[in-house]
Amino acid sequence: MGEAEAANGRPVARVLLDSALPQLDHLFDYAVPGELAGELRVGQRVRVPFRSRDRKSFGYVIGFAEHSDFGGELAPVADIVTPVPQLTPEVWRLARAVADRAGGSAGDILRLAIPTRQVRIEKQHAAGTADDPGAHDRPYAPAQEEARLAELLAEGERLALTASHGPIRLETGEWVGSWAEQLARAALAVHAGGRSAIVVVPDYRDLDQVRDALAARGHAGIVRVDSRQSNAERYAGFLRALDPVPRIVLGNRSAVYAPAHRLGAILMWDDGDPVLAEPLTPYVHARDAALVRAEQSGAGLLFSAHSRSAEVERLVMLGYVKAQVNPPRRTRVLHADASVVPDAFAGRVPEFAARAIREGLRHGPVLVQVATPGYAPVAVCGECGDLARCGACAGPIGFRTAARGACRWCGEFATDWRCPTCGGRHLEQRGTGSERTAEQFERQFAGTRVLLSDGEHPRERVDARPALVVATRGAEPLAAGGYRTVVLLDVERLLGIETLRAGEDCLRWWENAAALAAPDGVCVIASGGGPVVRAFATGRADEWLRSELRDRHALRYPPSVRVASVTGGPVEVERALATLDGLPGVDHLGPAPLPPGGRAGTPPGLVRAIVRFDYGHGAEVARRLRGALVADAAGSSSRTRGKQPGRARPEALRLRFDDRGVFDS
DNA sequence: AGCACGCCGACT
DNA sequence: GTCGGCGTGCTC
Repeated sequence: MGEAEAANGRPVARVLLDSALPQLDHLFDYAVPGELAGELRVGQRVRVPFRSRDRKSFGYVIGFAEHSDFGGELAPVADIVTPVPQLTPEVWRLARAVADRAGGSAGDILRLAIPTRQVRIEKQHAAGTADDPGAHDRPYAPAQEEARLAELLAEGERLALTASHGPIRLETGEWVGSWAEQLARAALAVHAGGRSAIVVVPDYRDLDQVRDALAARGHAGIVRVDSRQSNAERYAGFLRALDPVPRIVLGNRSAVYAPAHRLGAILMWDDGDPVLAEPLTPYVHARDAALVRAEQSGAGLLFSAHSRSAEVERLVMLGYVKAQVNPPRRTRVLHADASVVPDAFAGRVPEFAARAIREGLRHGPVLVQVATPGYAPVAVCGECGDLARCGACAGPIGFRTAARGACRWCGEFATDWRCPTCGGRHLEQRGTGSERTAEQFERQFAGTRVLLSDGEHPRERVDARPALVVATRGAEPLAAGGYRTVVLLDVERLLGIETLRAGEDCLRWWENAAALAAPDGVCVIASGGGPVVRAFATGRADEWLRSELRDRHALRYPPSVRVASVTGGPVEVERALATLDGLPGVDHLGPAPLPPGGRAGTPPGLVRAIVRFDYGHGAEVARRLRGALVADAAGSSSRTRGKQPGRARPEALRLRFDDRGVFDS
């Protein structure tokens, strides 16, 4: 840390202030006072006077200069908060570029990148008494193939890898997905080459698997970035990442912003998982941040997944990312055509799937993936068993009270319902949630151990003994040795989710579940068919994705174009859109009224426009919309005055770039 | 966000 | 003339 650039006699310090105000998102010049001249360094957190002599604000020193362009007299830097230069030049450049690309403030990115300081932890670290598990790491000797991969990555290669299915047993006896072992080896090989590696995974269950795989190879000296950590743990890890030593950083979406000495590669697992989309402003997806960082730092990039995201496929088609050529090992998939099996849905599962379950249960655990947790009673036609749909909006009909069916989407009661398929008039209740399914299985497969795992009560692992594991998509436990059988239910329902990415999401859910099967296990998908199901069953998901991308390209849907939603009062939105006039490759949908109420209690009268633009114009679109936002925010204080304080001005402009959900109903 | 500056209407 | 209303813009 001693290498951070010092003031070196230069009298001006350039500081980025901590502020949520967009109009303050630029550097402010301060005088370097004589008494701090010897200590002040780039990256340090400082306290500076702001707005008046005695009001202080925090910020980071971004650089030094001989003179300032500011007309007035410079106020002096008041204090150095910590001697540790927390903000490395590399992370600063990243934060600035990522914020600019997303129409946001660099400070918002830095909040994700830098944990709050803990004096105790800092003292321990400085004294060298901090716990450093890396001290006991065994040197790793990468296999030839791994060394070659690490070399390519360190040279800046960008790769898309389809990971093999199946779990793998570590030397420690622990089971992890083969993908985790593969990713761990790649990280270790990069590290063995004297470079840092950042491994980004969606959630803590993934993190645990990679951590176990690294530890089994003798590497426990990782830096973890994990939502389960206390702030002290997080800061201790942060300081270790800051050390001038190559590290392996392993963490969730904010790990892409971790400092790293000689960054060799960013490795990302399952970038299609929505958890990698940052929910805080400026809502930058970890994949996009990784792409920017790799480009800036010259580091390599590896996207690994069981099912490729549309975004990565687009980059592969452009030749920006290179796809792995050798086909990965894949679980055998049986498409059980539910539509040709008479009375297929008499029980919860079609009869042949029930047979596969019974067969699997003779040797080990069986996984059943369902769409929703709990009971989720839905209405079906009493005559033909078809899913009942609302007459008004075609939404699914649920039962809020046991007797009366009502639409889940619009609330319309299902009186005088008539089945469009067979003309039946009688609604029947059927439970499809995980708990309800588990109850049914306890009866249908009497004497079998039935285990539940869903978002609220996730189970990370199950043993190799026979058990029927009912899990919601994404919450499937890892089974020791793998599942004998993986059954995918509710296929039509999942495909019917009205999002632009339904097909892509389904492939990801199914592929990730199929990957949990034993090498000689089997995956059964119970469905009437359709292109997505066929693509999955035949292992041609990439082909399907390419045709999907071609369709989206024709319609100007993301990711073939970028999008930004512009929300606010009608006047504000119109003003923002006007700044885009004359830009080629840019159009917009709307503005359309935003439905009032909703999640955050949206007040009435607000509108939203969706701006679509080619990637090449992204920087200019972001710059102009950001300009409109700054102008709106700057004028807002006067307009707000007189109104009740506390509540933010609802008609204020809000920008959101690359939102996955803008085209969903 | 807050606070200063400045440009028009009512006042000692 | 000058006090003070609030709209406008800046904060190193």
